[in-house]
Amino acid sequence: MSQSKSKSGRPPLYEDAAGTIRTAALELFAERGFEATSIGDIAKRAGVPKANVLYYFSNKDELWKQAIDHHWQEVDDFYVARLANHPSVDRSGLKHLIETYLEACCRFPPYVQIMNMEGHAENWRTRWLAEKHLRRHIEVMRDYLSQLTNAGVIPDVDPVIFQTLITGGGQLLIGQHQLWQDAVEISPRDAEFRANYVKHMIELLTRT
Amino acid sequence: MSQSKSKSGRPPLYEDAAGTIRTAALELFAERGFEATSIGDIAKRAGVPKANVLYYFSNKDELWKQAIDHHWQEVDDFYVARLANHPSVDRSGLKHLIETYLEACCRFPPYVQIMNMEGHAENWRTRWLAEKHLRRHIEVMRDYLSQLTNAGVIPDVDPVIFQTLITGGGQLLIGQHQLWQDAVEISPRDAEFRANYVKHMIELLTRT
DNA sequence: GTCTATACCCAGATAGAC
DNA sequence: GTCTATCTGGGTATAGAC
Repeated sequence: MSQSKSKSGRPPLYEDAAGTIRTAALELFAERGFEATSIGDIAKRAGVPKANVLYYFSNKDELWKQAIDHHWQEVDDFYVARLANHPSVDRSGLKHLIETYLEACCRFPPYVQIMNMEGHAENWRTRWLAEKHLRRHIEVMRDYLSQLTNAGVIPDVDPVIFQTLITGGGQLLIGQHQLWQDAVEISPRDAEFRANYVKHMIELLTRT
Repeated sequence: MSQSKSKSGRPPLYEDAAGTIRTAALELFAERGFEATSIGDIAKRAGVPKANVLYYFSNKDELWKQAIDHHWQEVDDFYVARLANHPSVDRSGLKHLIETYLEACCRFPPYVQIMNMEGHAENWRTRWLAEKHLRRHIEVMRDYLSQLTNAGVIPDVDPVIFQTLITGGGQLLIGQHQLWQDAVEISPRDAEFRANYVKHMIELLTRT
């Protein structure tokens, strides 16, 4: 897995070659999609020869999975840590949840982009993503929204509706930011736009 | 463009070969993305030899554009016709708008899938889609939402917020239906689910 | 209009020198 | 661990027979 402890006396030529390759791969997979990204492109962006990519990762599928795993772990760390900081079941907790989700989408664009690109097709990547990562994320948010409903903070409707509103808006803004910017010149990734978005969203969801 | 009037005496072997190819291309572009779809795959699905695809469409880029153009025209016909049937500026008009949008996403999955796959990248397809088609769609809905705001049907917040909620939810449900189904076994394309979704959405947006 | 054959390029993956 | 060269398959696009 790691090349940091070389068995020979020579030090490695690259600092964390596997990590550099994995990062380059993630960016390209997210920008262009799995099929449109070649191992050669990844090697070029990482600054290593093509063969080294397949030295560290046995094949392209494996590289995809490891790149996703690592990135989802980063999202988890951010998301869970932020939510744990503010677990109150009230209006400010909801605000915090929405802000945190949007912030996560913004900080980790591949999180959204990959789901957008893979989410509608029936293939091994979609199945793998759903079972290994998405299910957990959905359940965490759903449980919290149920608590909010029980506490009377939000109306008593199926939590999946709320979830769709919260995640759908964020994913649209981030996942299609280029399209919307080209079309009507709004900047969904802009912090001011986002703050305004959250403010109005809370007002809509918590009015009684 | 059309091969129906052959200059030779022989009748054409295929009924509307260009249309069949265009339809096959649209489906595959929407399912797999532009790069992952080969001309050979398109030819196979359309049931014609590979070379015929490039006889009717000068190259792959051109085929993509014509497939998108034709499909967006179909969406337009459905969407505009439905909205024109019920132009009232009140709560029932809003319900009709949301229902119509969701119904359109459901009937024309490529509409959503293509935007999801192309929406975040900076390339000729995204620019072309934004300028030629999306801008118009956004403006139509935005104008109507402004009217609803002026009439006091919905709260006075930036129309783009509402638009994001309405289109974001629909696009998430349709664009990532496979992922969500694999993860938590919901069926966003199911009519019952959709009716429930619209009902709660209206309640949330129009409460005062 | 239809179709086979093919030119030409680039992909993923491997072999083996260093 | 690193890297060049290469194998093999599949891609877009074209030529030209029918």
